[in-house]
Amino acid sequence: MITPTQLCKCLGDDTRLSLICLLHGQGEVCVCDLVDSLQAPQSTISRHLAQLRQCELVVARRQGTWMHYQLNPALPEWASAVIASLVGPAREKLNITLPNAACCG
Amino acid sequence: MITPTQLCKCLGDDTRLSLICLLHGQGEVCVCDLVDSLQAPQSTISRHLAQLRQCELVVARRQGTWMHYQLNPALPEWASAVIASLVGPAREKLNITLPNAACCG
DNA sequence: CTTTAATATCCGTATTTCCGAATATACAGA
DNA sequence: TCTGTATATTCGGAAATACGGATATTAAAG
Repeated sequence: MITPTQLCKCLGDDTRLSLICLLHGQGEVCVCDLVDSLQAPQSTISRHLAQLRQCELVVARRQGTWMHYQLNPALPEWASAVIASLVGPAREKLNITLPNAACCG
Repeated sequence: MITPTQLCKCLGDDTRLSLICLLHGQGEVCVCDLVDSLQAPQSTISRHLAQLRQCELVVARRQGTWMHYQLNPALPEWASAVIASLVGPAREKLNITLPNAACCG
């Protein structure tokens, strides 16, 4: 179970916070769309996604070669509350535009 | 003005999160009580307090040789909300016991 | 079984962060 | 002005983190 300090550490990085913003309220999103949205090297995105998985902030589902990520729906309440409070201002600050399912149906 | 990423970075450290927990809902607390509560070297506490001040998460007031810290009462709403969501579980996890004004009236 | 596409992991390097002893500063009282 | 107390800052080194190119893995398609 994630601790408050761990949660903050996870969210205390522009790339990871951006990923959380992209996933929040979105159901599943494909990795290619995340890479596309953030314009960062694929290995960077993948590494940060792995970290978010490790903390159980997100869960992944494989569909063929694609991976679909979403926020872990079983997050503790306090963690969901933290994320919910952050997403608005973070989207503004980090200039997050939601992906429109470019690569996979 | 603090950004979401900066806030999370600030809170993503056991010492700093503990300090925030000690201050939350407490009005002013003297540095000596904070050092006492956390049983860490004074320079460590002071350094982290400086960082929290720099991000404007806390404000300080000098009274003679003593410094009194409190949460910045003018935090943006989203930041207050994040902190409010964290304090409960953080207190539990970090075993924070509130100081009872040991050193200064 | 080979190729191709999507994603993950590895690895060396660069950067950041944390630590605590030592030192500096600010103030009150004698 | 000198002394002691409270707090802040400095500094060098250790540890953690981030980066991205190269490579590995997984799976679908031919």
